[in-house]
Amino acid sequence: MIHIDTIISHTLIAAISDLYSASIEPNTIQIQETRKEFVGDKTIVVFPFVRIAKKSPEQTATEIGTYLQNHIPTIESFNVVKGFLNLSVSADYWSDVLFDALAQGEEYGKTAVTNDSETIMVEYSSPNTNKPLHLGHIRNNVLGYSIANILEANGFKVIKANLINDRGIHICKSMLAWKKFGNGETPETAQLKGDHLVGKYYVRFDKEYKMQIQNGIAAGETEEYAKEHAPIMCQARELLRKWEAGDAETIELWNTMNSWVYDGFEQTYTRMGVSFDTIYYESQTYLLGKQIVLDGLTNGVLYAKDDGSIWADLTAEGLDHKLLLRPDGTSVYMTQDIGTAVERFKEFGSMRELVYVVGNEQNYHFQVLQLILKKLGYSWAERIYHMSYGMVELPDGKMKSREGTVVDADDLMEDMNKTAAAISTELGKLDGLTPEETHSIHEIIAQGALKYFILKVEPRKTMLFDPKESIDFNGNTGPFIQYTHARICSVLRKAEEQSIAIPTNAGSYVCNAKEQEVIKILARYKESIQLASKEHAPSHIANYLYELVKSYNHFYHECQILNEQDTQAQLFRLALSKQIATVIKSGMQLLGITVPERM
RNA sequence: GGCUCCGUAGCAUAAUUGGAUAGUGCACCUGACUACGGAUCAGGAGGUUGGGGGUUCGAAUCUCUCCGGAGUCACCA
Repeated sequence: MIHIDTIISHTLIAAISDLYSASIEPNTIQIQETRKEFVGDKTIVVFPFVRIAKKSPEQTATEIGTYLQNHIPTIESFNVVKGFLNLSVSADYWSDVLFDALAQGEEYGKTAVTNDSETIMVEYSSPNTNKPLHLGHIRNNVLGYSIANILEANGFKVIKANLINDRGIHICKSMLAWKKFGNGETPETAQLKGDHLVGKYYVRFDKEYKMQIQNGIAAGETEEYAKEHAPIMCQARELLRKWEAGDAETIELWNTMNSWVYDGFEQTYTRMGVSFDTIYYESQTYLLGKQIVLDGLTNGVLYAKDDGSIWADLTAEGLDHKLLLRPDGTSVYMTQDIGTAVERFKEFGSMRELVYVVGNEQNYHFQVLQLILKKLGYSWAERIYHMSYGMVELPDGKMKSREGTVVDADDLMEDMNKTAAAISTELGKLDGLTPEETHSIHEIIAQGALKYFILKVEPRKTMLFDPKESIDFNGNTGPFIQYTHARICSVLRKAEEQSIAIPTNAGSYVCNAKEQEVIKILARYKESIQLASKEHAPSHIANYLYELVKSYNHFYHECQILNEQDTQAQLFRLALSKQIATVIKSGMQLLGITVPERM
């Protein structure tokens, strides 16, 4: 069916033409939802047209309103407040919206992916392999997974990629500490998840390192010297050199410890419900980009210093000089990122976008990356997008791994589960289910609370996480939305028991104001997906769902469904309830959140 | 110091991208259940949108300038 906004928009252009003999650009038309305190459904802002009409805003609005009412059957009436033209749409239109949506089911609001769809790669998660995941990674994973779903719902082919940083000095630190202090410990013997075990030795390294620095300073060294020459740090560097030289024993240990970490990550990812289509390893990509840089030097885009190092001069763009190859010819992180970006666009030629879900501490890095790619002449440089998100802070400040103030991802998920179980048990709604079913529902609620809490905030913003108070189960929360879904399911189950079939049209029923309110929000689902997609912000979906659910709950409280004596009304409300449940499920799925049928 | 981002009620957040009297949740008061599921609903109180100037019919939104916070300016990733 044709969207009412489209009809209004077209008719408005005709109106301006007929009334004032002028043509207007479609983008000057502003159609918005009429605010609650005024009568009407749709509002046109007429200020942009008063100059054309050469009349007062009120008079212009009245003339346009009259025209629209005469030309659009579904517009029943209008009123004018200052420069705002409020249009009232007929109940039939809203009924049509509902049943049109119902017919589309779970596809409602989404744009189908076809063979012709453009491809977008979303890189997210990208962990280091020297320590377990924490709350900051949860924000990354949840955002990345969600935006991938949202882009897909908006009609793009999406490739979810994970670039695992499996090499470098950090993993050598863990390896070295394990060799020195580990006594052959394994995840099995230690009864510890692999990533936590490796993390334990990373911490152990740091402890030893700090001690050696103190010793050095006590022996009269400067702090800088002590840091640089601490024996354990020198050994770690030596281990990295061995790794780069392909030393068999080192490689073997590296493989072993990384595999422990992957087992651990796998469990965490599974519990979080995130997944990837492709996994890259830095050990296989870190040499990429070198040739491109050398070519850039030949072309004169880059320059070399006397010591042989190669640089990009970005001062003309207001930035700094950036090193791309060290004097010894080895790469830095930026070099590799240039190389992988080039590879990816080579592999998926017509990619519309390459999205990097990475924290805002790397804003500068991505700015530089894009600029260098542009200078190197890659036309697609414009299409890399840094989906930058803010840090997660705790009530007493930033999370610092060294100070032990990080919130561990596995611990947090377990805590959330316990909280959900405690609340659920108290309410006793799950009595009669098997322990497995009960546990599964607790987990759904726990995950829903955590993910929604993170996703409802705009990604760019720094967010505060209060372990004690922040994760609510009331108000604007995941469980609140899940609850509404479960409640509707309960009603639908009862309807089915009574053999009441969901209708496919409204019959002669004219829907009331409460029902229309809900349908109006239902009608905005698609634009909510589009906005979230365009702005790379799942928060729009979260806030949309909250609004939808609030409105439905209001309706639910005001109107009887199964107990309604008027059969027409009963059927209509069942259809409405069913579609709202569908959109809740569909929208939550975009956030990576599952919804239970009871809770 | 340079660049980037943020600042909305005690706390946490929204505002259809320049539109109407800035919404909402927690917490705090007051109401609604022998229940189509109360993890709900209705009402109350709480704001100079960090301060000040500018742009215009109209600014939380754009601009300038201060103030406060974060990040970054590595031959780390």
